[in-house]
Formats: sequence, C-alpha cells, structure tokens
Amino acid sequence: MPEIAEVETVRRTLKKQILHKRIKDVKIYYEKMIESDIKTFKNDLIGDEFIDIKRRGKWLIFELNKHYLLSHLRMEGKFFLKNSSDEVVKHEHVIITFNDDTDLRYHDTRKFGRMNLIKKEDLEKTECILKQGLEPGDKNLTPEYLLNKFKNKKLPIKTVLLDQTIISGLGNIYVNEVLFYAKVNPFKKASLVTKEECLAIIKGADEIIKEAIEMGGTTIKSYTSSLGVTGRFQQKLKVHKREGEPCLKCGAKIANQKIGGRSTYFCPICQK
DNA sequence: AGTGCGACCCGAACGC
DNA sequence: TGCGTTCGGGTCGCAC
Repeated sequence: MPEIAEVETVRRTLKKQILHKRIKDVKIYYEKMIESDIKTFKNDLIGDEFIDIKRRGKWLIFELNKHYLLSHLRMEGKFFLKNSSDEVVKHEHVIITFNDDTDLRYHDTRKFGRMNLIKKEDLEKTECILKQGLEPGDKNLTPEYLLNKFKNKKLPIKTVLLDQTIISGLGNIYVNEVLFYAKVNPFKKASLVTKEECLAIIKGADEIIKEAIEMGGTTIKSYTSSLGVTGRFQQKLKVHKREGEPCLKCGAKIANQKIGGRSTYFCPICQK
C-alpha cells in the first residue's frame, strides 16, 4: 500500500534509472486506468523521453519534453523495471518500452491506480494537481492555516485529515499515527481542534513522514524483479493495525473503530 | 456547500 | 478441503 513515503521512494528510485531513455513503445492492457485519450497517450509518449520526475501529494509527475505523465498509485500500484523480453505477468497494465529494450512496467493488483497525460502548459489547471493542499514540511502549513480550514468542519478530525485539499499526502495509516502522536481523539470534530493540537498535528505529520521516507529509502532495493517492496516503516507503527495490543505510552489496549468507513486505530486513554 | 456513502477492484483473511 | 463472505485502501461522483 503506497503511502506518500513510498511514492517519494518510487520517485527517487525511478529518477536514477529511467531519465533520458527514448520511449520506443507503449502498451496498455487495461484501458480504464488511462484517463486521457488512449491513442493520444501512446502517440505523445512514443519518441519522447522522461527528463525529470516530480511529486505533488501522492501524484507522481513524470516530466517529458512537451508533456507531463501523471500517475497515482492508489493502494497497490507499483513500477518495475524489466527487460522487454521478460514475459508479461498478471496485473501489468501499462508497459513503456525504451530504446535500450528495457521496460517501465506499471503493476496494480486492484486496478485502482490512474494515469493521465497532459500538455505541460496545462499542469497548473489540471484538477488533481490544482486541488492538492499543503505538503507536510511546507512552511506555510501553520496552525493558523489549519484552524481556518477546520473552522466550519463538523466532521471528525480523522476524516478531515484525509482530505487532500487541506494537507496533501496523508493516508489512513499516517493519519492514525499522526493523531496518536498529537494525542487527539480521532472522533473530535475538526472545528473544535485547538491551536496547540494543530501544532502537534503539523509536527507529527512532518516527523512521521520524514522518518517513513528514510525507512522507505533504505528498504526498497530494486524495482527490477521481486515484488517484495514492503517498507520497514511498518515496524514503526505505534497504533495502526495494533488493535488489542498495549499502547506503547500507557499500556491500555489500542482500539479500532470505523470513522467514515475507515479503520481507525487509537489509544482511548492517550487520545481522550 | 457540506456531508454521507456506494462504486471501483481483487486477493487475503475469515467463517462455516 | 472447499466453499461463500468480508475487508481494505484512495478518490470520485451522486444523492441529500
């Protein structure tokens, strides 16, 4: 499940391996994952090259000479580098072949990921990019910014932190971890969250994501073959998936309740 | 406008 | 053993 840390790791890893190789062919085995016109998608990629890879929230932005290829991994999307002669395996939906007979292959068990090819000048008006809120670590992400965004929200803070238009990049796992770090009850209405709690949320998001990126960077070895790319950051999780286990701060049993249909793990004592 | 929820997917985990 | 059922993840789109 790629969270932002894995998206960032993928970005850094691929950047070392695919830049400036001419694209020779593009094959699409699952058309629904391409949001733009399929024919144009292929035609515009073939003959071009990737010159940089950027990221905005959980979106990967592959820069070409005249276009950007936007890619969202959702839950299970992965990129692999393989030789063009390698057999195409199940769940490989998009294959980009370079002129040195290597492939960039997009693999997605659940077919939730999406790709979109846009003209460069359209990046800032592309909705999925436009809508992204501030990234953890951005100096503009202040308690005042959050208080302003939260003030009319009756929804639980848990739900609001998953809203990518406010803070971009937090998924279910990190929101659970961030709220534990900040000692905030996930059911608390966002409009009631205090300035001090906002500060703790900002600090927690920054620290947790930074650490996860470091772990991801040391864990993901290769995209050429094996699917085993699980990050070591899982060992660092303090509440997520720890239902019934003792809280690492107070020893109380970690609870798991649904909020907005999503599993929410928290310590009922530390997060009153 | 803000909110709630099903749909999209399919493998793993679970219940019988 | 082998069925059927439930769950999980992020995001969108529709209904209220």
